[in-house]
Amino acid sequence: MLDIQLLRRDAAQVAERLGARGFTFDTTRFEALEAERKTIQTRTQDAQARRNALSKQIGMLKGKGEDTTAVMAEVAGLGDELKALETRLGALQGELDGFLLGVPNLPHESVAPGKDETGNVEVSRWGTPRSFDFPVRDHVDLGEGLAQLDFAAAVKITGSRFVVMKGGLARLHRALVQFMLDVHTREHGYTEVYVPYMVNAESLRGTGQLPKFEEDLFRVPRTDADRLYLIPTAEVPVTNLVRDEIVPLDALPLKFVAHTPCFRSEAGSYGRDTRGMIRQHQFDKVELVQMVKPEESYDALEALTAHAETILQKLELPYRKVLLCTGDMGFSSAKTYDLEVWLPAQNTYREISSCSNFEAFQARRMQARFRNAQGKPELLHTLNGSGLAVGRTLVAILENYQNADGSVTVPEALQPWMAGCSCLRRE
RNA sequence: GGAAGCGUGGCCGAGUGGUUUAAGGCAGUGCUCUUGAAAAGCACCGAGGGCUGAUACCCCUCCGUGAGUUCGAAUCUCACCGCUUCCGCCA
Repeated sequence: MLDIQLLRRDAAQVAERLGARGFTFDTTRFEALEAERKTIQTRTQDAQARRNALSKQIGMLKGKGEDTTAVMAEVAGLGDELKALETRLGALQGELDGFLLGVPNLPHESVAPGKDETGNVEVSRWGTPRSFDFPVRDHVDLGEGLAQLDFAAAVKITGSRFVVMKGGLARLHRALVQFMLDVHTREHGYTEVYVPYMVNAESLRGTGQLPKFEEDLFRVPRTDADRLYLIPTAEVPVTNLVRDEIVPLDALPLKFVAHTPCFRSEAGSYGRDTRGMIRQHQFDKVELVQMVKPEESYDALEALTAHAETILQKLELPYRKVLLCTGDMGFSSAKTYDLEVWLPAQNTYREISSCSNFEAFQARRMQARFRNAQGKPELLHTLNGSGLAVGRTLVAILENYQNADGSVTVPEALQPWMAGCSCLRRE
């Protein structure tokens, strides 16, 4: 959510900056709502003050045993008026809230303007894509060739966009999780957390998935009133740890890492990446989350992105780092770097991590604050990034480490978690 | 799933319809005293919003959440949520 003070001061400038990310901010509607809110709120509060004063007077008179009929008559007409005003104010504030919850974050000044992913800017490349002296296979052929990846089984037991892994490949998947968690906790100072895989609507509103993107989520119906949702990313439960909290200054920065499955409906991506593990309804991810002081959040974004890069470097997977342009960023983000790993079979780089600074956008929705040096509550800045998407990392390893005979070499960095297995072969 | 009880500020805890502007204590902050510390004393000490040039004053809202009764609700009514204890079931 944007700072309403900023909108009141200069809605036109905000509208212009939002225009850069392809969002049309309805200045007229906002200003009309605000003007009415101001009038009604003033009138409501005046009426409340009058009622409070008169009621207090009745109490005092009764205490002294005096007659109250005159004051009672005066306050009599106030009840209906007040009720009408309060109802109207509530409706207006609800409307204004709904309006503001649908407005995306402002892009940071360092973000290049652009319409879509073609406007993104490559920042750096690491590693050199390997050249193969045999025909390159994709991860589906490799995994099925090893008899360790089974899409047909997943279709049978669940449906499309799920997968079953077996044997060494399943173990490699688990090894990746352990490896990533160990690197981030031991070398990067993150605290490991285990969190629920289902969350309530308030948590999703806090990080920005609701109310706008409900169709991307899997809903778990209970009663109508309190439905739960499967998490689309650990960002949701982990960031919401600080919702409605005031964190002491000396506890900052907070750095959490969590491994969870993620569930996405992929509505609107029919036909995209239908083959293989690239786009699944269920995938595992190791997520990095930070809550920091505002003045430190852009340094924190660089550091967090570097933490994710470390994983790719240790696995010796070639990748590039891309700064998303204004038109390609997520709803809540002020600045986002994507890390894209090299996939030989697709002969291209594919997203494997997305690292974002949300500034105070999520914190304002969550009322997530810290006590500043002056002792006053102040909104935190929140960040997160994948460190990394486990399924896609597995894909990258299969394709980059494949051998001519269809076997796959296990990257050296993972071998401590592989119980002596250094190569995946058909058993 | 059944039964009973309980949700008040960072924490403990008083308050069962009106001088409550939520008592008192603990913790915290500042000051006095002191060579220093401790102790003692004094003062300050919740959050959100409105208004405003203002982090000043003033006003509104908040006692788990939401509705209701009333001129007036922490207090009464209803629903929901959560916690505790007992029983049942269970990894």
